[in-house]
Parts: sequence; structure tokens; C-alpha cells
Amino acid sequence: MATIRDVAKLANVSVATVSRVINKNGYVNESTMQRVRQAIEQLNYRPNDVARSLFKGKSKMIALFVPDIMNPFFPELARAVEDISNKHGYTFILCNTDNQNDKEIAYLNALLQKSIDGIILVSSTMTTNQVKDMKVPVIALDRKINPDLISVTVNNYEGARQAVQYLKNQGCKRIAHVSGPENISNARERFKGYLDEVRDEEWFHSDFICVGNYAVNEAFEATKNLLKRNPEIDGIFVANDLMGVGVLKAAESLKIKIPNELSVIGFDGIELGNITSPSLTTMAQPIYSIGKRAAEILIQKIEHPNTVIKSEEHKVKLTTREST
Amino acid sequence: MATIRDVAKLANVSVATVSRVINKNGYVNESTMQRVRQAIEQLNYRPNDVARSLFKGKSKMIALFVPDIMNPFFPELARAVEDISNKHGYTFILCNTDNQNDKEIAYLNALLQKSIDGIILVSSTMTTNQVKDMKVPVIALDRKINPDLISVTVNNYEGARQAVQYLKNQGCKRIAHVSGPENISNARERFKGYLDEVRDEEWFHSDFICVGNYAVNEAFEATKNLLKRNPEIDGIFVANDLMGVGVLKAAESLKIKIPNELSVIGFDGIELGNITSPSLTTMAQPIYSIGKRAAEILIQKIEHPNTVIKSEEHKVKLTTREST
DNA sequence: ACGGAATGTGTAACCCGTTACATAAATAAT
DNA sequence: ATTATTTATGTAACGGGTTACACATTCCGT
Repeated sequence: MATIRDVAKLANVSVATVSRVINKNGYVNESTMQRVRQAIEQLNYRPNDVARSLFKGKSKMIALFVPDIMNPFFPELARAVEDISNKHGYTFILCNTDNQNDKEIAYLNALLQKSIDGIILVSSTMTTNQVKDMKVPVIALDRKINPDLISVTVNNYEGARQAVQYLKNQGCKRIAHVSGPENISNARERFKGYLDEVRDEEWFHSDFICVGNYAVNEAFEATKNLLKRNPEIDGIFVANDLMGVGVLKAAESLKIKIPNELSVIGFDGIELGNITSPSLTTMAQPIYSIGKRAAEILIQKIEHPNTVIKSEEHKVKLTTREST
Repeated sequence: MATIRDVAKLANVSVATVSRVINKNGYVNESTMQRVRQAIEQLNYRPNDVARSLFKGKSKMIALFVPDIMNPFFPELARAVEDISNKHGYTFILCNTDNQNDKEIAYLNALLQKSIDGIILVSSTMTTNQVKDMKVPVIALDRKINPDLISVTVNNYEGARQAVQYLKNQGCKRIAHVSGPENISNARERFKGYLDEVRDEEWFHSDFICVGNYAVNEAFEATKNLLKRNPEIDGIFVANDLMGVGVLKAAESLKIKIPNELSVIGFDGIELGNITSPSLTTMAQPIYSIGKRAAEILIQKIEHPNTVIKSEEHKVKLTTREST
């Protein structure tokens, strides 16, 4: 690999001049520039980013922490972040944390040693202190971590209320909820939205609530029990689409007809909900958009540390399909 | 951030000694080591990986190129590669190429400037020359690129034959094929497996073949036409599960009963096939395993360049579900 | 024609670990 | 007792860009 000194020698200039040509800063005479350009061409010279990073203390890399890329909600988020990173000349690092705080911390330290420029966190296990101590720009995505940390999320509470209202409008009289894990902020907000919508109904009963873990199987089992215990249930608001699939399957296994006997609405709007039959009505998040915004904001924070940046809450949108 | 010189000063030794302690090489007196350790502790010193990389010319990073992480086949692959990278102390970089050669080349150059240690390619657009010129270890995954490039794949040809044989065993007498793009090696192999299994049947007709692009929608449309034109078809071997979903939907839209009137078998074994109804019988690849092996082999190649490494062809496995 | 600004280029320090090489003391071998 | 090893530690160059600073030239205004 040719170095900047090779180029300098060939072009009969100093390394400083070559550097100026590469970075388009400082004064360089037009004819000198031509010579340098030619030398660069001739040697097929590419600057060594590692050397650059060492001097600048910046690596032009950003990382995304997700619980598990195999969860179908995250690939679209990852895609968005990668697209934006790439567009701005950043390299994209993906970390699967499995919701384990020790993994997050290990990744964090490893990345700091590599002079990572910024991190986007989808996390429910990071503590306030851990986030405060971070030496690089950080954005929370999908889940709030603490009020001081800029986040890009959706209006989970409002979306949940809208979902339940929609079920009511469809004529449901006994609406249950399969919630997400209570350590995840968006699950709590969706749950609260549900609760505020049903708590004053005379039919409401706390047994209409069951707690899932945002995954298919547990929701499948939990819903079977729920529906066996409470056959009067005619609507279910499920805290995410993945569990929504489990709910559809539970209904199927109990020979409950959807949407005739039971309406189901999910949350997230992942492609998967389009493929089930019946397909799943859902409160769709603008998944790509929030990933994109998180990346844009992060890069803004990296490149212009002084600009004031605010958290964003995007809107979910009812997407009616066959399950209601 | 504390540097090695700060540590050296505090411990009253030279930087060389500190380096020896950190890397556990060379001779260091026990008591000196204690002092150094304490200084490291006290300053909360972490070596700067960028400086290390600069000197060593290695970055402890590996990259995975996939067409698009949003395609449900790839997250599991990515997860496997990330797990193994992480286990061996490598940082994992994900690149979405959209099957565009210019993107691949752009990524490649960017990564080389960052002293990337190795790359795993899922690619059908990289040319032989481009691969030959690469200055770092490279492994092809899922798709062969050229015979000289080590690859980790599955027995697509055999798997395809088994799939068709299975349909025959199930009593299918008119078996069609929805193939993948012919520029993708595994699609060609699967197609050939199908062809070798049906070409001598008296019922075989070239109109039983239709070409898809490994995505749901095109397969949906193509299959609708196929089945309208050839209502005698009673079995379809689909080159991947994603298109398998499209086929199931096409049958549904034509009110063709699966598996009674039509049997469908896919290829890949992605989780999605489990969620459709009917669920999709498939030739399941050991997706995680091949990703894992690709990463292991790559790291082997990086760390021990002289070991002889051979391509691997893993076996697919028939997974019978409701669509047959 | 003279002073100050704009233009053009080079030298060398710097970023921070790593390691070849030198030196010296302690221990082992003969 | 003397030489060969082993152990222990330090100095300084190195990897490859970047940039502060110095110096030289050209241009412009008056």
C-alpha cells in the first residue's frame, strides 16, 4: 500500500501539500494539485483511515445496539441506520445485546477503544448512570432510557388508545390485552394506553390482561389460557405484531374465527403481519423513518456538537387488515 | 483518556514495560507488574485500539456483505457471524449491497481503508477479477462466486432433487418450479436439481417453469399465471421460502386448496414458513451453522494464513409442514 | 514604491501503542 | 571463577495522516 510519503516523493512535494490536496483545505497551486492528483492516481493511493482516526480521535463509525437482529422488527431499523450511516460516510457496526446489560457494557467498552463516534441504543437494560457516563454521543431508539437521553420513539400511549378505540368501533365489548415486558418503556406506555381506555368500562376485569415477552410462543400459550378462561373476549389488543401472530395461532388452535368471533390488533407494522392469514391489523410504526431519524440526529450530534437537538416522537398509523 | 505514557509515568516504568504487562509478553518482574496493574486501574486505562491497529495493520473487524438485511433469510446469517466475531474479539460490520456491484466495490474500498481484517460475501454480482484482487481474506457464503474462492454453501442441487422426489412420493404427478434469479448460483443449482428430476417424465413441459426474483410479490403474480395456464399442476417446488409464501397466497387467491389440490415445498427453512397457514414444507438450510462456519473459517484464515482451508457444503433437511 | 494581505509550500511534532535493539543484573553452567 | 543464559527494563523508531508554524512569493492598495 502506498503511503502519503510515496505520493509526496513522486509528485515532488511535501506530505503537507498532498494532505491539502486530499482534504481540499489550505492553499495549493493549481499545477501542483495536478501533479499530486496524478501521483495519487499512478500509485492508486488511498489514505489510511486508521492513521487518520488516530490523529483525529474519530473513527467515522457508528454502532447500533439491538436485542436480536433475528427479531423481525429490527432488520428494518438496522437497514435504515445503515443507509444513513453509509450516506454520510460512516461505517455501520451491529451489536446484538440479547437484552443483557453485561453484553451492552462489553460492547460499549470495546467500541470506545475503537474510537466509535456514536451509538444508537435500543435498550431496556442500560441504566441511567451507564448512559450518563458515556463519552460519545448516544441516541435512544424505540425505547426511552431516561429523560435526559435524546430518544426517537413513537406515540405508544396514543397509539394504544387508538387501537383500543378502533376495536370498540368495530363493536368489541370485551377487550383484552397481551402486553410486553414491563421493563420495556414502550410496552408500559402501550399498556397504559389500553388501561386508560378500558378501566372505566363496567365489563373490564384485570384478568383480561396477560403479560407476554414480545415473542410468538409465550403469547400463543398465554392467549390460549386467556381465551379459555374468558370465552367472552371478543377483541384483543396485542402489544406487538410478533405476539399478534401468536394470538392468531392461539385463536386458530381453539377454532375461534377471526375476525367474526374475535378481533385482533397488533402494534409495529412489520411485514410479517401481512403474510399471516388472516393478515394482522396493526398500529404501524414508521420503522424505517425512526431508524433514519435516529441516525441523522446522531450524526448531527457528532458533527455539530453544539446544535440543540430534541427528542422526537413519531406517529403510528392504523393499518386495517383481515384480523379486525 | 489516559495513555500508555501516563500509566508508565505513574508506575515509574517505561512504556515498553506497560505494553508488556498489557500484552503478557516479554519478561516483567512480578512486583513491577503489580505496580503497573495498579496504575492502569487507578487511571482506568484502556489501550487505544486505533493506535494498535495502525501499527499492526489489522483492525480486528470483519464485515458481512448481504443483499438486504430486511430479507428474512439474512438476519440469522448475520446473527451467526456477529456471534462468532464477537466471541473472537472482532467487531462486526454489516453492509447492505442491494445486489449492486458498485455498492460492493464502494464498501470494499471504504473497508480496506479501515484495515478491515476479512470479509464474508453473500454476493452474486462480484466478479472473479474483483475477488482475485482483494487484499484481505474473503469467504463466499450462501452463493459461490468462483471456484477459487472458499465458500460455505449447502447442497442445493441434491436438496432440490430431494424436494422434487418428496413431492413425487406425496403423489404429485405434475410438478412445477418457481426458480430464483439465474445469476445466483444457488438458484441455478436448485433449478438444475429440479430439471434433472423431471426432464424425463412424459408429463414434463417447459411451461412448468417460471422465473422469480426470490421475493414474495413477483412469485405471487407469476404463480397465479402459472396455475391459470396449467391447472393440472399438483405440486410446486419453489426455490426459496419467501417465494413459497407468494405461491401459497397465489393458491389462496385462486381458491386452490393446499395441500389437497396442490402441494408446495420451499427452500431455506426460514421462520416465516412456520407462521403462514398452511405452514410451508421446506428444505431447511442450517442457516445459523453456515454463517457460523463462514465466520470461523474467515477468522482462521486471518489468524493462521497458512492453514489449508477447504470449501464446505452443508446439508439441507426436509422439514415437512402443512403445505404438503 | 512600500506595507500588508493572500497565496503556496515545507518541516517537524503529534496521535498512541508496539517492538527491535541495547543494556544490565541475576542465575546457571562448566 | 568465568562464560553463557535467563530475566528485566529502557530508548527510540515506527505505522501513516494531520496540522501548527515558519518562510517565501505574489498580489493589491495607496
